[in-house]
Amino acid sequence: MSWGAALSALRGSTYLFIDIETTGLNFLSDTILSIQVSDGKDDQYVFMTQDDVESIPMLFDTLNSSKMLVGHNIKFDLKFLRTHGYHSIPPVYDTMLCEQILVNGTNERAGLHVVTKKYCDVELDKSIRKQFCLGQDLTPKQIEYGANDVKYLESIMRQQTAALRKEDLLPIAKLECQALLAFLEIEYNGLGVNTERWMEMIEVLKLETDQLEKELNLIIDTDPLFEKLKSTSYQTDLFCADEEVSGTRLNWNSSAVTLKAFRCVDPSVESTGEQEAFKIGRLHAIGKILRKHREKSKKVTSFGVKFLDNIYKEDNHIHPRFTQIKRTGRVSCREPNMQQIPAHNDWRNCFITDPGHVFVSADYSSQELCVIAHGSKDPVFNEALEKGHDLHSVCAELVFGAKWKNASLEDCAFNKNLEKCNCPEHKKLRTTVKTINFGLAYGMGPGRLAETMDSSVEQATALIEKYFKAFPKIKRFLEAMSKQGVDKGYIKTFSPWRRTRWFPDWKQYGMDVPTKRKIERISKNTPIQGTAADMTKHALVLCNEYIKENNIPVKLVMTVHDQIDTTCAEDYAEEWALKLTELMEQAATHIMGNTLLKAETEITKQWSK
DNA sequence: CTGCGTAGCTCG
DNA sequence: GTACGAGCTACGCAGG
Repeated sequence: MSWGAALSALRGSTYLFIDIETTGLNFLSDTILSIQVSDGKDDQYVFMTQDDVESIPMLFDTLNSSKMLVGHNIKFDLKFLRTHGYHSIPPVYDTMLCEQILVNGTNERAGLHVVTKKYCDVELDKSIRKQFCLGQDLTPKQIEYGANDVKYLESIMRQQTAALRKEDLLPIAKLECQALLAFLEIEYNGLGVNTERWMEMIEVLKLETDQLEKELNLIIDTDPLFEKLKSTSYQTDLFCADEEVSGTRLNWNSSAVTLKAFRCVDPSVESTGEQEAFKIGRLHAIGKILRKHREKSKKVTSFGVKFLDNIYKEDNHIHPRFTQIKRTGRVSCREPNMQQIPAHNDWRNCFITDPGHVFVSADYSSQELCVIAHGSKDPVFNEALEKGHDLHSVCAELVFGAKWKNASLEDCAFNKNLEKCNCPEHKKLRTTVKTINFGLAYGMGPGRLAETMDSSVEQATALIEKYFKAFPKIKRFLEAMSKQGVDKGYIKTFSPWRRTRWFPDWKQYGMDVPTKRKIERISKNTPIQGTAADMTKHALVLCNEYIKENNIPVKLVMTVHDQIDTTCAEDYAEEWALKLTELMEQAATHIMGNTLLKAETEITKQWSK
């Protein structure tokens, strides 16, 4: 059958079901071997493209003639099609995302094999690998396999939407399918890297770690406390100078080595984490130096030369891949994980725009605390947000009462207009309350609070009691969430999105205490973290649609939980900054029903904190 | 040599 | 058992 005949058979179908086979995962350098399309009725069409990639655009009109494109992880296929010029995309339905929404938190998987078995009771042939080579014709078996990948999508979609409707999950499913197109943009656009600046930073850090390593080894050699760890056998490398071969050279990245060293200072030490290192640091210089060494060497390794391997040589950009739905509804990101780049601008500034463009970046201020305020309806939280007061300070005043009052200095900004002030004692109390404010979203207990505050468990218990006495509504809210989770076996984010997270270890009766406590903590945290994630995704959808509809010189390039980063032509930046702020706040209002959550937007030359 | 779990670190 | 959600690295062990 000719392409033309196949395309006219597909044209005008309400839904088109699509899948592609490629030679690999790199959408810039790998080749599309075939494109499979079905109208969801009886026939599947396999377009052989490997020797004829110039013909790929012939499909675009037909794809656009449908009301909706359907695929399993369709972002992958769309990214490849986009390298061939496919820009204007109709709404999409992704069977993988929708399955993830349905089974979120359970141990069920959402792969194509699994859902085909689940909904159609068909075992897709696994023996034919989806690894294909360029220049090699697809075998009839492989063509059949490809066709099968779209054959069952219609049935899967129909059954999924019925289940989504029944479970009140259609709104979040629609949101995720729209957000998919925003993540497609982010992945496709990528981000430029200033490799020279990056390398310079690594070089400096490398020198610093080497120096600290020498200091550590010198301590082992000179302090009798560490006699046991000294190298006994001398290396006999004739090509090295004596002083280089004779000293102890331990691997300070090894936790086993570190533990041995720590035990020379304090035999009761059990682990080598930051807490322990800090305690050792009070007894011996080795702890302090090791902490510095870790800080630097972590950055050399994780964010070192290997990081630059992520740069695509085709366009000198990184193109991180997003996993759109994690358990709370947050997204994650890898190769590289841009969400864990050190917050310091020394690092962030290494990410750059095209010439003539700037970053326009916006983040929500105290997004999760606002979600707590919304969920609990706490009057103090809401009033502080409404009037723009410093929330942590307001909380600290209430929790500490007289202790706060007596700590006021003359020019206290808090006493004047309830702003964050510089009184040393106020600062300390504020930090303590800030720990609780963030910690309560995680279901923090007195043990952990005591640890982070370096106080006794009794003091921490008393403080938490005081806190919840001051904020009874927050106490009630968190307790209601944990009760729901324990009673029902799942928890939901707030209206209107109402994403579900199931607890795989849940049992109605007879759960052991640790499991129950864990479910309680997750039940407190997921509505907060997840609602924030829903909001940011909604904002991304609004941005993406606005950019497309108005054809403005703006690109989505990154998102980090409560933050959206775009690049923009310089002369349009001011206008776009206002619009971006507005769209983010619109997404917040959609959930909260008020305008208390603000977005802060900045225009910068490089990516910034 | 490869795969996998753990510890420790980064971010929000 | 004692704070939520992620990903990346080196280490160290298991198995071919």
